[in-house]
Amino acid sequence: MGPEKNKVRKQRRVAETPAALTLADVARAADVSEITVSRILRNVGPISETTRRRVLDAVDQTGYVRNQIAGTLASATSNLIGVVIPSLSNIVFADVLRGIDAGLEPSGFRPVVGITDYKADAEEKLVTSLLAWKPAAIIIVGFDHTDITRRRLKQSRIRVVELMDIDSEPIDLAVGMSHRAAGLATGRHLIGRGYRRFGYVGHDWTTDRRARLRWDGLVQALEEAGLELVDQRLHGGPSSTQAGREALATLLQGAKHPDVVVFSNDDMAVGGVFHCIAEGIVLKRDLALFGFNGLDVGQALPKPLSTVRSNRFRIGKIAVEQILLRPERNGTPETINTGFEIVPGETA
Amino acid sequence: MGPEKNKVRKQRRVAETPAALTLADVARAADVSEITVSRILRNVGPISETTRRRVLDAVDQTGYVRNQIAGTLASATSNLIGVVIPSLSNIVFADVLRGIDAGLEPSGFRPVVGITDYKADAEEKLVTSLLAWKPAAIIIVGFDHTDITRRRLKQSRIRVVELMDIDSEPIDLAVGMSHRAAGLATGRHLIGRGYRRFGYVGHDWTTDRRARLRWDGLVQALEEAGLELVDQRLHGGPSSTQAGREALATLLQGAKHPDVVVFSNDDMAVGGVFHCIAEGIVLKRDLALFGFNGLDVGQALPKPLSTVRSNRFRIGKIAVEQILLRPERNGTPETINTGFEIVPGETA
DNA sequence: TTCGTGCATGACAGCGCTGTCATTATATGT
DNA sequence: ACATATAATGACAGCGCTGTCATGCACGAA
Repeated sequence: MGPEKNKVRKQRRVAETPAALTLADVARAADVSEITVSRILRNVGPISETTRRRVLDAVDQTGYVRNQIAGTLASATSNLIGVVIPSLSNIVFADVLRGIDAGLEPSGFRPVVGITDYKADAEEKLVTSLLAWKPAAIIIVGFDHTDITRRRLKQSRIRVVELMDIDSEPIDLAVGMSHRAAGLATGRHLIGRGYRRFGYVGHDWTTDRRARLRWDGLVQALEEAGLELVDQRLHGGPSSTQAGREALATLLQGAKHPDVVVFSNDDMAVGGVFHCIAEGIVLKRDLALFGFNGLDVGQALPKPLSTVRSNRFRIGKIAVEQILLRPERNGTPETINTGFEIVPGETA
Repeated sequence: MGPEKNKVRKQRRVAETPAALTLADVARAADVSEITVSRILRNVGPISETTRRRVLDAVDQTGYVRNQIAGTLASATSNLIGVVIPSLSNIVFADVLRGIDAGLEPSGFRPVVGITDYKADAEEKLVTSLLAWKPAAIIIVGFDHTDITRRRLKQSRIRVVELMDIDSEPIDLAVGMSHRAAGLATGRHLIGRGYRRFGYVGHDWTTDRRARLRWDGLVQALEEAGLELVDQRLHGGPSSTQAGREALATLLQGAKHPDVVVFSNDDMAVGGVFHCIAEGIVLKRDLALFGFNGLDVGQALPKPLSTVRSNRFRIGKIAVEQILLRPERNGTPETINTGFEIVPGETA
């Protein structure tokens, strides 16, 4: 007969529809205790092959689906990862999210995402609401948090990974590249290729601190060579192909005649390329263009865009791998540099 | 003195670090019962203004963060939404996810996402693992599910929204557009503009059923006019700008000389535009190109791409709004058509 | 005064699972 | 044969919250 459960369910709160399946139902069906089913589903403890099979059959037949909510509460260890990104309009963050998902894939962890739209107060609310799900870790883009956000993250005692950027001190772990160094490398590379009259076309710095850091690096490289930007245009909104196109057009209307224009990123630079094509400006001969990110679209252009490859996918993946490797926070903040590469291309 | 709690914590399982804050801690600090704090944080029931303020102060001072896991378990109503998409490499799905997030924004719900990589078995595992979080609803792209996936979703009794496509019978709710109709409209539009020699450049149909549906519609339009495709090329992998560029190149090497080429989507079409620019083929005069999706990059091209606008963002947003509007599944499957618009552009 | 009536608050049990500590059967060494 | 280790299973309480029902109290009508 087996161990008959006499722990009868104490009358349901509501007279529900078919009453969701629980571990107890499976246990009854397989004639074992709940805990045995639980252990089998989690692959812990010693279980005989016969009961394992019997229980798994029962699971299949009943169509039982684990309740991670209850499991997480009982074990105080969650399989959720909070992910905070500024936007999804920019493929860059979609790439990061891809990397995160790819890294998570074999682990059974799931990302819970939130989008801040580049707003610090939205980020603050988001972080709070994500922490309420007791995630195993929080992955967040950048270092630009409000004090409250930073305090909450610090106090949470879970792992916190700040992505993309490594030019500041992280709360726990930073994974990314130095944007200042990328700007510097860009400048030196282009100076080495003989360019002297540098123009710059960018987008809103207040929301994209990393673009600003690259600009800093670029300007520093120019200074090293006794040069300075001959002209620049800053588009007030987020980066886009259209904005890049228009901004280059106005830049070229000026009297400064740059021989190379560095863009805040590839989206903007591709717009610049389109402008040149439309105006019959021959790239590299008449004007050189340089981007940042190494997006596919830039590499598929008639002439592949000269740019810097930022390894977004890898950044997301490594962030996750680090979390899985060391699920506990470890006192001292750490930084992982995923580097970047100059992509010579044919536009500069 | 207030109601002293004598329900002393029954010795913690482990001698933990600072012991996470609970409702009880806040309750003690504010000298009220746990349930009162709970009610205040959830904005339910009548609460006097004085206690509300006192409790909220206590929350601030202690830095208490709600435990949604426990709350969800106790109330059996979750604030999570499962989201299943095939890919994030394609901006199209990022747009959908943006729409979902935007629709969720005011509600406190959070999306838990999973990426299938266009694999049905990955989708099956994902759906199971998402259901384990007892989400309020599942949003999933397309109708191509395994039988098991479909059964699980049906049995879950939560709301299930299938996105993008409305050319099949949904499990619960479908939000999207008819891709067959879009193909048909494309064909009729181009025939109306005088084109007769149609070429087609596409990508892998086995993973993208919607592209196939558009092709069907296009061919049907041609049949109506007594025409047929003069030539086509199918790239074996996922759509990409590079693939579109290469596929158009080989198509044009053939002897069929189309006067218009319809692409499976904008990514592919943009590649086609790049090929034409590189080869000095004047768009529309020498060859017309037509895409699908209405991506920004296509509209920023030297000549804006002729295409069809699919309202991805809106699809995601409406899906969420429907869920919030009617959180309970309602027997009969339903379909919401978000439509599409021909974007004339300058390439066809 | 007495009795509703509505507001504000609290006690209590239980959501479905898992950590911990038994308990029982089976194998091993001497 | 006996003690001892090991494998397999189970009982029980509790994770932190919320639904339900009860209670205390002020206030106006009768």
